[in-house]
Amino acid sequence: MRIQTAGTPKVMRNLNEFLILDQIIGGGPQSRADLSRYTGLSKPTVSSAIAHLIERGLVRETGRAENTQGRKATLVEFNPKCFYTLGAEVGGSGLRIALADMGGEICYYKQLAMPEGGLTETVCQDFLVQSIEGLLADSGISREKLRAAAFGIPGVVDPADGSVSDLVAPLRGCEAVLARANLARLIPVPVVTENDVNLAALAEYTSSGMAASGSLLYFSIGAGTGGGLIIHGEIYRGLGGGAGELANLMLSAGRLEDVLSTDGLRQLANRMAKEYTGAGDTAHLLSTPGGTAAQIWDAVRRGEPLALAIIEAYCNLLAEAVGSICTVMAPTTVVLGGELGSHGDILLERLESRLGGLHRKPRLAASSHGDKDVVLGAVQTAVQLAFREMRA
Amino acid sequence: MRIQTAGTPKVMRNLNEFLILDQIIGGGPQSRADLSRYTGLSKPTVSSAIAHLIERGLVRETGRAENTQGRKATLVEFNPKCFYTLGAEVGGSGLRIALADMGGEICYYKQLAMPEGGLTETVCQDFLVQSIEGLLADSGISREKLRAAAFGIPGVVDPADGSVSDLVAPLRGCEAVLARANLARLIPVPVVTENDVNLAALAEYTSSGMAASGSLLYFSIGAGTGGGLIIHGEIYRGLGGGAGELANLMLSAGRLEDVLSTDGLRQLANRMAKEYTGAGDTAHLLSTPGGTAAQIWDAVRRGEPLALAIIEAYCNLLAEAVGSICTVMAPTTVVLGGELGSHGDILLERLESRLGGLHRKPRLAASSHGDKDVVLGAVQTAVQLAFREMRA
DNA sequence: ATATATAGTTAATTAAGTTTACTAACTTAA
DNA sequence: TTAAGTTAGTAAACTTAATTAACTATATAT
Repeated sequence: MRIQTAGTPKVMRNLNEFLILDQIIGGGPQSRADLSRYTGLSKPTVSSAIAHLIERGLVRETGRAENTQGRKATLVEFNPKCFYTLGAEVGGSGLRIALADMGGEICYYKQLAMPEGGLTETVCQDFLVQSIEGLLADSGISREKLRAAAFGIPGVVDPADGSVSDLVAPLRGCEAVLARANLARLIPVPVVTENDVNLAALAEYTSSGMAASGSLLYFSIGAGTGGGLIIHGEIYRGLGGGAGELANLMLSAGRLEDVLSTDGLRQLANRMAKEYTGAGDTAHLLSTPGGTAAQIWDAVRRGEPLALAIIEAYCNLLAEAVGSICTVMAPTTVVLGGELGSHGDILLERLESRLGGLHRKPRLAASSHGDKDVVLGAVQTAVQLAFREMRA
Repeated sequence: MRIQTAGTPKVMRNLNEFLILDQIIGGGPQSRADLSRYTGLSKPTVSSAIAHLIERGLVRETGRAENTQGRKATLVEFNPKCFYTLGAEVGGSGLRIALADMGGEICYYKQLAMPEGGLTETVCQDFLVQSIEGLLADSGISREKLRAAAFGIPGVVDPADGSVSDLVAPLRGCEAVLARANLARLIPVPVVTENDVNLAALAEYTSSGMAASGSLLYFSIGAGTGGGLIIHGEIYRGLGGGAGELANLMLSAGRLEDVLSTDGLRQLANRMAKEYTGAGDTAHLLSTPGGTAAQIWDAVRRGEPLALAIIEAYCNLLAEAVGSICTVMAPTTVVLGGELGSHGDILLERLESRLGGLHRKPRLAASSHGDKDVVLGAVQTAVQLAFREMRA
């Protein structure tokens, strides 16, 4: 148990209140007597703390226990609706925003396309503000009840000051709008900005329910590639936010992002289709450079030989990448996200079998929340922030 | 400020005492008035805490300040000799043990060759016990003053229970002896066991004085290769202790350990010497398989062309390895250790120039403590452990 | 009905903080 | 030399929030 602040009686009282609150949140509805046993605090102290927590609205009585003997206990439970938080994903093509309660449950959610045409600073800012205002109005949640916000940003975020750089192309120029300082001015509650893939990784880490000693790599592959790392239970960013920026990793077939992105898959498909001498209708797999790689996955599910061969080749490359990363990092879990995450049914077992040679084989999984990963991570971060503000 | 335990008055008092102690350790000799200002605690509270710390022997008065005005302050300072700790490196060929004070300063140090012949369990255990007994006797430090011990082990250590596996060849069979539970029975103080390279990484991390947000990779290359990672200020072990086990990383020229170990360097030298058509006395570089690679470094320092060419080729491989690792991990600092660390004068600038293409270029350094890295890391870990025990 | 067990409150005590006011000791300058 | 001003450290009174012990309230079992 470390401390940074001086321990005054008031601080101690606050500490004990949150010790009790944590126990209630973690252990569900409990009686005062239970809480006294679990925390080691005396019954009067627990009662007094509960009274204050009820007064603050964080906790409420919720019926009685069915004991075998003795007086029935009054149970108290966490009131997740005491406050709300905002979690958002500012994507290159779309905005997702969610209002969640303090239990992390999303109460109101909206997905919006970004404004067409040139995304200037003012357009971007106005769009953000109006979207958030709109969601708040729809939900009927009062401003005072909103306590924190977190934004997932497709770019590099400086953890020190929340400033933003290296945004994806469609958002370029909006760095100043998405900086933490600016967002906090607009909303105005405590705000964090964080790289989108890092938030996705956090969401998967939490929902996996793994121990704090475990680590997780979120490997996002779509139009581009990215990685998010959770180590010691928190986001590991690395020098200049570069941890998990896997795009530049060299594989035997070339640069990771060139080889494994949807564009890389398309090129691989084109090459293999040209070499393919067997019969059958394979022309539709030769998608044009501007097209998508979606047909390949459909073809695999239909069992077409060429598509299967392409995917086998692709998985060789994917396994090489994951293998290298695991040799360096040894994550407990690797989660596939982005475009790829949605094809876990095809990829996971192929990848699994190819990683047999690895000394420490991680648990493999596909993203369990799909394209909502980032928003969920943002919500979770916002909830954490709101709690931290209350504790302080 | 988090808390796991209930906040009783006694706990609060202890917390405040250690808050003050930390400030004294971090800030050097200070007056009670200074401490009151820095910690935010009132002067009477500080005075009372200091009285208790002096009574416990952790702190002592140390003269008076030279103020410009007013009454001269009595300074108090940390007394590092209040307790002692043991740090050890159990190597394949030798044992290093150190007795250090609570300031981490090594007071007594001994380096011993492991017993010749078959290293059975009993031989290993007796040797350990006698070595430690001997050092304690030499130092004249009483058993009661010894408060913790840490052992660096060349193998995989399970952080959960401190058990040991995959020991290097010479120590194989001594797993049970080096397990934490057994060592704690022998000494008997709180004991930690930890992988040796991880401890070396910790030693470098601490002595570099970097911020907690920084991360460090200790890249040890000798007869074998190993890596230690410090992330969020603590050792990151990864799944099954596999983080930083770089040996199996595939480079363009083959498996990392095969290519970069002293043996790999020797093979590279042999290959290049055979191809070498130039004149000059190069025969001595063709060392026999049982020899060492040491001649190459000497030859480089003498400026011999073949040796220089070999090192250039070797650095290409080294840069490929470090580059891959940095792309995944983005450590703030990379430290070269083991055999290689001692040739930083030759390697560092060559490596530096080859990493120019890297997006996030880490600080490069050679091990600053050489072959004492592990013992220093062990001492530091033991000191931390001793403090943790006192706080609890 | 009575005994026993459990939940939660009240009252007295204790620990450790704070503030306020003091004494002690030192420097500067009339 | 003496008075004024400044800083260090202590003493006393007060405040907060913990504890224990005793009590009340409410349940089940015999």
